[in-house]
Amino acid sequence: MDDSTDGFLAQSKIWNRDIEKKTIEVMGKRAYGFDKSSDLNTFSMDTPPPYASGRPWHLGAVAQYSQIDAIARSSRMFGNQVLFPVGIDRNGIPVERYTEKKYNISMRSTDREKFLGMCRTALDDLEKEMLALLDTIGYSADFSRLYRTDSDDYRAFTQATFIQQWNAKNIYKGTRPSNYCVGCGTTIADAEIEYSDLSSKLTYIRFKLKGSDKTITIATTRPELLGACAAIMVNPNDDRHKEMIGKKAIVPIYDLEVEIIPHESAKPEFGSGAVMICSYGDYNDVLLFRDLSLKERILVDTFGKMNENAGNEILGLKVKDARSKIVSMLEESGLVEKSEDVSHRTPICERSKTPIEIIPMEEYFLKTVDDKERLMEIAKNIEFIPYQHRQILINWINVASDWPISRRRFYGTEIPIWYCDKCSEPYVPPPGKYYKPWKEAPPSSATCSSCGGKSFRGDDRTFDTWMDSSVSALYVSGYGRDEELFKKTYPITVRTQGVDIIRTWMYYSIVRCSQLSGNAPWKKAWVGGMGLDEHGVKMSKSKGNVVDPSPLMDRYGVDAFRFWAASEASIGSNFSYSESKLAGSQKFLTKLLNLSKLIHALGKPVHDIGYDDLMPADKWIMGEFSALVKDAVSGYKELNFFIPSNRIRNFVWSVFAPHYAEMVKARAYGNGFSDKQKNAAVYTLNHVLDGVLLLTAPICPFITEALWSESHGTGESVHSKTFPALGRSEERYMLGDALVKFNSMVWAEKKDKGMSLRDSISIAIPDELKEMSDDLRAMHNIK
RNA sequence: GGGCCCAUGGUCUAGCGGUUAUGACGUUUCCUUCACAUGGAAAAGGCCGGGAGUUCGAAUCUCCCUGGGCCCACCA
Repeated sequence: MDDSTDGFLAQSKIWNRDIEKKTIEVMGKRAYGFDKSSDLNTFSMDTPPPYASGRPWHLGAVAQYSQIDAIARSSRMFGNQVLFPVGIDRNGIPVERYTEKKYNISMRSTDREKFLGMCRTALDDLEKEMLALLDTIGYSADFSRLYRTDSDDYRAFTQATFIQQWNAKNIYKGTRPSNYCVGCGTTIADAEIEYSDLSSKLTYIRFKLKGSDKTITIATTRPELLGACAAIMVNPNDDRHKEMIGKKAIVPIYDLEVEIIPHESAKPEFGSGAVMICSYGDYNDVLLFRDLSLKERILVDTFGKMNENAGNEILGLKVKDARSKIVSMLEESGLVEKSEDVSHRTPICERSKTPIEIIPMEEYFLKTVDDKERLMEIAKNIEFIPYQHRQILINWINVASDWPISRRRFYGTEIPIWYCDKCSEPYVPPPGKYYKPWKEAPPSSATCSSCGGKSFRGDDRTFDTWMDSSVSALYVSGYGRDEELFKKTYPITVRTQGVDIIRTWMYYSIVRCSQLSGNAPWKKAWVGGMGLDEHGVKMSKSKGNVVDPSPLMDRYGVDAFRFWAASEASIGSNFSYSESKLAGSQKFLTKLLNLSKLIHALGKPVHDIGYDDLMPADKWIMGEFSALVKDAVSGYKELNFFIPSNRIRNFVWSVFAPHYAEMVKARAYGNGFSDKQKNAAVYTLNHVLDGVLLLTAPICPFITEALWSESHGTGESVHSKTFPALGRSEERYMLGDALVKFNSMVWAEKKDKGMSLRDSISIAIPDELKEMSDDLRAMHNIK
């Protein structure tokens, strides 16, 4: 029987990346597919398809993926058939921006077809790196069914789900003031906006009152929108302006008459207490225009320049230039009362960091507001791990508005709509194929439902990239394509993701999947915390504090990294990167390696050992081990790796190695004990070690595989096993405290007397430990 | 303004009503044949942010305060 592992473990005293690589060489790689005809219980997962955006993949993300992998692995060890998909998200603005930067080109001045090709090349490179990294960390997903959100197949799926929702009237076309990013040249959703405190000037401008010498002073940060002013509001309780309510003011330069109206949202203490309402300076303006039925006048075009409504003086100027021009015009006329520097919380695009403009755009919207109650119900029925994070979703469901899904961009799934040349009625094709309306004709059967026309022009827009990823749960479970698989795997057992994309990926997934399938996409949602830098600050590219995990894994080993990720913080909490703790994890694995070497050196266990053949010390550790199994397994059941990782480390490092292994070493060597007694020790050591390896396998797949193969041969993998059953535990395991206390006492005594730990000593063994006397005498060399 | 989370030895962290508060890193001292010096052993170091309350009993529950972090809304 030569199934040894070439002894590659014996040569090493520490656990590191090199041995991990050797382990893969010796043991090979396992494939983890999903067998839909299996009788095992199904455990299905909906995992985040990582976005190929060109960033170095940051440590927090890799830590999260290693935990997601541990979920899959532990679930297999519970005896489930696990659907563990892997995909790469490749659509949308980030890759377009990456491509523009890489080739120093601009998307809109590049041929669309050519630009798409460049994006694809860039993506292929990025994808390679990401897959290599997933492979490095031992990600045990089904790579044979790797999906890409920009494949013809996936895009056809995205389009098919859109068409289904279109036919169900969940989607409508509407023109409404939208968040428009001048930098990206497209409408974006509320979820894509972030805020930044930018310095700005608050300009106080005098308006004349109609038919009077009096003036009213308004304060604004957007003087260039003067020509869009439709009303002035003042607080009804503001004595300074009370008598002006109902009067008309004249907008300077533009000579427009606007009414002065009372409104609670005008704060007397801010600025001059009088506000001009324009289309559209901010979101509040949008609400006021709607509530007061004001007539909008749009001054900014989609290039961020002033249009003809703004008047000849500033026509064609960029917003910022128009602003200074208007201010100087007003100054010349003596209408600027004063100007203050203010810090203004400005909405900006999360991709391009450009301040957004609010411009009415015709876009497609997916209805979510009408669905609020049902979404809330679903949110309440999904089990959140940890439960606190559900609140973030609920808060967002409450405030979210309908989702604008169309983007004026190139690299994304095309909106499958054509418009009748005659009457402009939209034509939506049947689902099932991948449509590219910007360059292809509609199906030959296409006929305008309104006028019977046969000639069409295609919509040239794409979808928001969340339209693709929001149906990942349906895609991986075979919705609409594989009924058998779908029945088995949907709703998905668990969605895994980070807390940072609850408003986007989680929210949109619930909206889309539930509207399409009629029920919640998942039973559980596992929400991991964010990776922070060593100072507890969120890692981000702009702050330059992103930690690259690859060199760390090379230095300390992947298993050390995975163990660190599992043991660093309880589920859902943010975790700070700490190199010293990573090093600490490596030390633990080194401990486990060396302990295992000792046990293997003592020989193979004799299998016909029964519980009654064990000596008291053996029964004691069996009891301790049983308690470990119980705790670790319950942690795995909760998908919380903090519990098993810490519990295992504590057991191995503080109980099993220093107390039990030290105590029975002499017996296991056979020094002064009978064969039967020796065998009991060898058996127990092996039994507990095997159990520890099984319990550690989901978190540290490499070291457990290597050590397992040392005693079981390379023919069988630890990753094909199930968790150990609860062992027998007698009251005896309560002796642990007494034992630890006694050992410490002996060690301290020897130290006090300047003795070596091996020197013999005369010391009384306490009554409660009398039954372990033989082992203790051998351990401490007690006379 | 609304919501969520956090505050425990030098640093990070466990703790979910009950005897001398967990562990890691760091620090000090001692110990190298026989698994491991990236090791072992011993030790120092905390009135569990402040205040009030509930309780026989609070790091743990409630309220207030202070100081952090995050999310949402609003900011002309």
